[in-house]
Amino acid sequence: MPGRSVSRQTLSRLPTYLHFLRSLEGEGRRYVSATAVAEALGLNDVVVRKDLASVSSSGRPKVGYVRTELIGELEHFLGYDNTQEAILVGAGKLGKALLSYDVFPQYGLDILAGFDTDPQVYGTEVGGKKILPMEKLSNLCRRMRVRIGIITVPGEHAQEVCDTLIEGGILAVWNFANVHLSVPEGVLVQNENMAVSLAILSNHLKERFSTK
Amino acid sequence: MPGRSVSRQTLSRLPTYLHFLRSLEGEGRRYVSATAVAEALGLNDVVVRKDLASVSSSGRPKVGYVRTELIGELEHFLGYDNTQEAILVGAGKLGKALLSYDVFPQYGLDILAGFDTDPQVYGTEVGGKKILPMEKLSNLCRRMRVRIGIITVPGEHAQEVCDTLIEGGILAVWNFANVHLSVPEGVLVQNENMAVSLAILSNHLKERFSTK
DNA sequence: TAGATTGTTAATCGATTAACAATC
DNA sequence: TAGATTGTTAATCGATTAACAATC
Repeated sequence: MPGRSVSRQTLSRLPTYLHFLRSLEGEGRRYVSATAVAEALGLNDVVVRKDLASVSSSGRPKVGYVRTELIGELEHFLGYDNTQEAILVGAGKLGKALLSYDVFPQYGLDILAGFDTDPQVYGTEVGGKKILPMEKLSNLCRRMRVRIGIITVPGEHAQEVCDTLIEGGILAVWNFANVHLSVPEGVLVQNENMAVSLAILSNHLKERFSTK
Repeated sequence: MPGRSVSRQTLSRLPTYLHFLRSLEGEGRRYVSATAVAEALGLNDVVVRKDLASVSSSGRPKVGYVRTELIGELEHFLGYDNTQEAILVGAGKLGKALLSYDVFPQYGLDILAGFDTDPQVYGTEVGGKKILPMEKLSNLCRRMRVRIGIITVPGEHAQEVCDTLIEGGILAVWNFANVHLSVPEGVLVQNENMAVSLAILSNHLKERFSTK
């Protein structure tokens, strides 16, 4: 049954499965089992089996899944065949890097334009995308029915930018600023918080050295 | 008791608390309660109280925590006062953006140098950091006792780079490539996987539109 | 003292893992 | 048929939430 709900944990493993299945290209094997995927990725096989079952029902006992078919089902589930438009706010270094990150289209993401407050950068292009003044944001969002907003401004302006995005009808925010954003019910904030990753890395090292 | 173990979930919330506490600067209030923090960040207050208790024991009933004291304890726990050296491999767009990301020092991370396979970029500087040939990696790691390796190479080379890093004595890998990395026991891989974030964003939009 | 807040102990919830039946 | 694999049902584990006692 399509549209069924999938846990965040499962969701975060799916792209990894997809990538692994694609990497098997050229090995000439038609079938692949959940067990094999689990083994390769260092995961429990029941987890993988459950995850795959939530995306596909083409698995057959003793055989496994037809590799290409499963790839298709994962791509479809992840929306790679249904491109979503996005806009990006904050054309600093990180923003520019994301604007010219050429693999997003493969993941079903199309950044239409960048926005900034610095008149110096208005009209310039980064990665083939125009940088526009903030004033044009709301209008463009509504006209193009953009659903995803990417925030790459300094932390102190992130909430303000977020509010503007939501005013423009944005329903999902990809937040690269290291701040908590308050949003109305129904809007998703996905934080790409480097401070969090650093905390986990640093804690690992601390533990490593305190225990041995 | 210092050095006690903290869950990954708790760990990921700590930087957010710290950031919020700092943002209270200038409000002139000496004390802050877990309840207030929870309210501001949209979290359950018991979660916050437990998290803070794992980092500090200076909380006092009826009063809460001395704001500046708690900030200090969080900074210390997160290792912001104990800089870790790191090296980065892959001086593409993302790699360069990270090399010149000037807030890392505040988070206790110091990127010593970048590495790449392209002779064109050897010797150039990005964000004040030299780009060196891969051959020099192992040696530099060992000599400087570098513990953190940052991978910003294309997926197909990530595992290979990871192996080289580990050979150089790296204990924690910050992986920006969208691939699974196999590492020996005791080495941590922290994935900054954009494909995962995109999957979560896209799924949210899908659910939004199927339910209403 | 009364009330706010901390911190702890027990209950709930959700995800992972284990055991097992179904099937090609 | 036997064995590998799927998918389901039950058990375990860990994190969150709820209830409550301690305290300033």
